Amino acid sequence: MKKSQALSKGELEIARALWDIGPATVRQIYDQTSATRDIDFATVQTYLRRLESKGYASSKLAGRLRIYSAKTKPQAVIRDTVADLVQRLFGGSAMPLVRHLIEDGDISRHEIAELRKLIDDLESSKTDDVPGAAKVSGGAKSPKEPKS
Amino acid sequence: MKKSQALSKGELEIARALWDIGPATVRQIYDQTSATRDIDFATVQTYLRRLESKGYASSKLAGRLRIYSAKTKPQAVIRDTVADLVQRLFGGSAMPLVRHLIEDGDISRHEIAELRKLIDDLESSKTDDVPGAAKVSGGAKSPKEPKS
DNA sequence: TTGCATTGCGTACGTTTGTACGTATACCAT
DNA sequence: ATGGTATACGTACAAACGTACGCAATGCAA
Repeated sequence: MKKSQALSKGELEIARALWDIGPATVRQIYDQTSATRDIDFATVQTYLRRLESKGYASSKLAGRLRIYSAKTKPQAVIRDTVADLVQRLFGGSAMPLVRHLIEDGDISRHEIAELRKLIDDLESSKTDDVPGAAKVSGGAKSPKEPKS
Repeated sequence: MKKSQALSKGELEIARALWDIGPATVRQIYDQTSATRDIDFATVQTYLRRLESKGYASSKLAGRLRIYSAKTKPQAVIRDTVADLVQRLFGGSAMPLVRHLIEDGDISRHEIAELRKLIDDLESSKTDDVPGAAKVSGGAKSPKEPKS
């Protein structure tokens, strides 16, 4: 199995834009990205090309415009990226990162509620690990289910 | 103020080892790190040198051995590193990352309790944001600048 | 004392990353 | 038709990265 090449920080940024707006031209990605940070059109083009050559995007010409589409789901890339970070920074435990995020004061009051619910679901899924009974609440979270 | 150079993934790994075991020789860092992943002694040496040249570590000779010490606190580096990731991957919101971590099933049952407590503290600190009453639980979080 | 192992230190080298230029071409408004 | 504008595409290039070699000096065991 080939170890799919990891995305660089810059590539991640462009990938995110691509996930956000779906299949898009270079200009669309450029507009989206340049709103946040200073970047050249040609640079975006290069990133998209590299994204494609690494297998994270595909493209086709529509007339004279090239349309890029994401080929991987954000979840997968995010998972790998975060896992790598967690590995290097915390030896593989996710908890220290969670702790950091919560303690670092970036969670709004409103989000606390969601967080609490998330934890409730998590707890019940850990407690009730008898398969068969699917919960209706929101997203059914299967821990290791080979999807796609 | 100079924008301190960011650490690469490899450098982060070595920095972590240095934080873990405190002032240490190359070999100590090497032993610690090579237990987890394949790496050459000389590579560790190079990383430590680079860490020092970037200002994240200092060193002195003790006899014929060079002792490296971390010069920055892990919190600061972690904060910057994670902030950068969150920026690129989620446009700056921490919540999606927290959500990911929780939903990705890397939190043990035991950690759930801690998490809940963390949230409780967070909530009370948000609700009661009138200064003056210091909480005993660990650490006043300094709120960051209100980014957009 | 003679090696052998260990470490410091300088140096190297192929890749990847970040950033962009230049040119040919296709499109649009005049 | 003509010129300006946008885009594709090939190419570039310095810096950072990951990884390590080689030599000199020092310490240790036989």
